[in-house]
Amino acid sequence: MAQIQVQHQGHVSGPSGVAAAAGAGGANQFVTTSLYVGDLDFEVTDSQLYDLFNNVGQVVSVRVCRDLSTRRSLGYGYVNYSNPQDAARAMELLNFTPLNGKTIRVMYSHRDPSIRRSGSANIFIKNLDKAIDNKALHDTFSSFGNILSCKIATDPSGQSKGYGFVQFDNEESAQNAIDKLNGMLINDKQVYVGQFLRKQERDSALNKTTFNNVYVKNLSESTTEEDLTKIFGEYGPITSAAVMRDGDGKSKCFGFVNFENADDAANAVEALNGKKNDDKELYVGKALKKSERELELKSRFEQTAKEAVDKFQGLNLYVKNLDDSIDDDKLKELFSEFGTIVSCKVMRDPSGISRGSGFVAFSTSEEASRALGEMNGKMVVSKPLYVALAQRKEERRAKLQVSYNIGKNLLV
DNA sequence: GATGAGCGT
Repeated sequence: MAQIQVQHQGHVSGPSGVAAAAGAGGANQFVTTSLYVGDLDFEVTDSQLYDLFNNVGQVVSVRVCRDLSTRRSLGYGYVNYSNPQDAARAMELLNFTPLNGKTIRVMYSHRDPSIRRSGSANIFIKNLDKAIDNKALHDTFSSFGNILSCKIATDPSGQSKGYGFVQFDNEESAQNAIDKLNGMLINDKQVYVGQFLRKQERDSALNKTTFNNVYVKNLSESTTEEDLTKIFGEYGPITSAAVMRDGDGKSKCFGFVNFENADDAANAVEALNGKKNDDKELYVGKALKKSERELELKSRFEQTAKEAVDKFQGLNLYVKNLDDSIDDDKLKELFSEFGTIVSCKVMRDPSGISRGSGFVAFSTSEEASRALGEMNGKMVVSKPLYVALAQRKEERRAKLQVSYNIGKNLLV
């Protein structure tokens, strides 16, 4: 059992679970009597659920949810009580009870997924001792308010991964828990407690981090360090300004300006990015570290490569079984009667010998498909041509893999 | 070091 030794002052109690879950007007009376039971072992049955939950109150109905066709358990179910008091008591007493050796999680049933998805009032905890389980986590955080859901991340064997999540029913409780528990010791480990952020949100939060160094490009060749200092100095004190130059001292038309204060750097970017300087539109932004810049270049390169392939989709023909005497020009000649040829290439090995295949791209997909229809199987010099729409590399690899697997299955 | 998945008759 985990030993919690958190010392936080000012015990904060949230609204009672029942009242909070019921909502003010009790518009949905079932909210308070219907429980969701998750993390069920797949062998758990309706009657097991009934037996367990009927111990603590009068159960009206239970159900383990199952896949319609396979009848396999989906690992969650519902328990409905006749009154809210019993439901609340069941939550209190049965949450994190083991059933078939697996700890169940009990929550009020929220059929509307919007709260779950919103991620509001949701906090993330890391550097947790591996001995801390769902229940210990719940006990630690329940003093800050009403918990909707609470879970330690585990590996497939059930071992804690040392981090977890607690979602409260209101932001104030979540903020309070963060304020009081972040950096505290639990089982002698200093935990981090913060707002839960999705990966995307985390990345953009990271990108917003402050910076002092500003990158500027699209300078005119005559722009000097002094000019930069004058232009950027409007926004605050500058510690350095540099125009990058080649070996002959000729400007590479980009440079860096370092500000004393990050706020000034941000203001300069805001004000100067896109502004005209000597008839050229400046790009002004946060200066990236080398690794960051390489990452960005790489992803941009991959993006344009993909776009280039997409652009040819339906326009590019793959041709094989070409006679060795066919070169780029002859290939173009063969296909030119069907339309405008944008590009045309016979593939060759490093020594220049034709591989007997090539690509012909047309300006419209109509031209390409007509050429395909007319030229596929046509005798050229000594052999019948094979013509098909060119496939993307990954696409072709995937298909080859499939046919290889089918072939393998046939052999077995 | 780490930032989720789950809601029926």
